[in-house]
Amino acid sequence: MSERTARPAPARARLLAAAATEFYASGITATGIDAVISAAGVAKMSLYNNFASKDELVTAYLRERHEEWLGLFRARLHAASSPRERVLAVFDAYADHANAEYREGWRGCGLLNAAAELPAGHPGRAAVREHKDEVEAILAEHLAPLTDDPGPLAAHLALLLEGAMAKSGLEGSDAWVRTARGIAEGLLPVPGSRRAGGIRL
Amino acid sequence: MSERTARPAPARARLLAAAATEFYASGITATGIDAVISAAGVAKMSLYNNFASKDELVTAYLRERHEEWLGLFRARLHAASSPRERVLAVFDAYADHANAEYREGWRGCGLLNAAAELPAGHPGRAAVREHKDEVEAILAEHLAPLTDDPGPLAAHLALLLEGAMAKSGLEGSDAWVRTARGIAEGLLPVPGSRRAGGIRL
DNA sequence: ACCCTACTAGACAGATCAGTCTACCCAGTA
DNA sequence: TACTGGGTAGACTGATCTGTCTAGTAGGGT
Repeated sequence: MSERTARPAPARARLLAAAATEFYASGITATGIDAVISAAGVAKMSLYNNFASKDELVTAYLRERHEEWLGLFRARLHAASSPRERVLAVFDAYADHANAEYREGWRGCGLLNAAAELPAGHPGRAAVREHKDEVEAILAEHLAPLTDDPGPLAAHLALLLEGAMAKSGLEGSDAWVRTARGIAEGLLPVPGSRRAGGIRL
Repeated sequence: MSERTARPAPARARLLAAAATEFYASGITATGIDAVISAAGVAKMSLYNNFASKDELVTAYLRERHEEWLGLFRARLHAASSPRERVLAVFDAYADHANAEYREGWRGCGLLNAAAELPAGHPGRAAVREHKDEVEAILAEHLAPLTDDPGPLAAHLALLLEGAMAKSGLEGSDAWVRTARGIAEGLLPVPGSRRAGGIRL
């Protein structure tokens, strides 16, 4: 009955892989459907059998970028052994992201780039906002054991993080991510001291 | 002789104004030449008499965004009366920017958005990088009277600033810019104390 | 043997893209 | 008056865009 087998249909997977490469390297609007299907080595009808429109492919692309980052983060989280390291794992996941291989080099956070070119009401912008909210929630969660009031520090770290992604994307290197990580390290309360963090606001 | 008169040719100015509105609201790639000329109320040939190509219009658009921000900043700088206020004037200029009127609302820094959709080697990306470098230099310059080593603090503030622009653009409000300004205020050395700044790294 | 599903190649439609060209208009000025 | 320069409207080219359609193929399950 093909009950719960439903082979993942290689065409869909290849399309998503090609979309990841092409959309990221050239921008979503500037990348035509033909570029995606030819990079995927797939017929045009295979795209429209798997996705209702280019827009739906874009949505799937955005969802996949979120999952991809979560994967990087979980790996870093697994290797972390203290609350402090768990907070910094967020920065490390983004650094891993920046150091991955891209056809035209590192160009910043794919989700941020997508939001920047998507028109005002596009649902993709909401998806990107949700991703960023989740990252900030993760920061606050792992900050909780370190301070009574994680909110403001989480906001501070989130700003450093987004700033680092924007600037590192412009320059094509992970340098700003490492700088931000260093600053974040200095902002975190040291485990020994009891007073909740040395930072005001 | 029209020596140094050379009327600014209303068509060019209207094209730049229309480009500012349209490119910002819908993205550069997604905005066709026809949308720009019809918003400008100008004939297509007037565009190509003033600019060699769409790409050249884009370049002029980016240059204008830089000048526009400099104008906002200079106004804030003029009103500032202490080194501390001069540093914060950078944040205020960005807040003014976020609170201006836009056809589809605030969507973040126009230069950052442009860079995000421009392909890897495009000269516009370099122009955006130069703008950001200049902002960081301005931060360092006005930080100099406050600390012996402005570099690291300027980097910290620059990260907060870019993060605030990215996040506020996603959410369509100036809230994150105000948050970043508040954090920055807490990071600045207080004028009275002699030791250069209470922040490490 | 049969069918079903996923996939293929490629023609096609209709819109829109950047950019060119022609022909005309009108205000200022020599 | 006649010239000139910045401007106009709109037809046009050729490329490219998203999306549709048809006809056919290859492989697994029954």
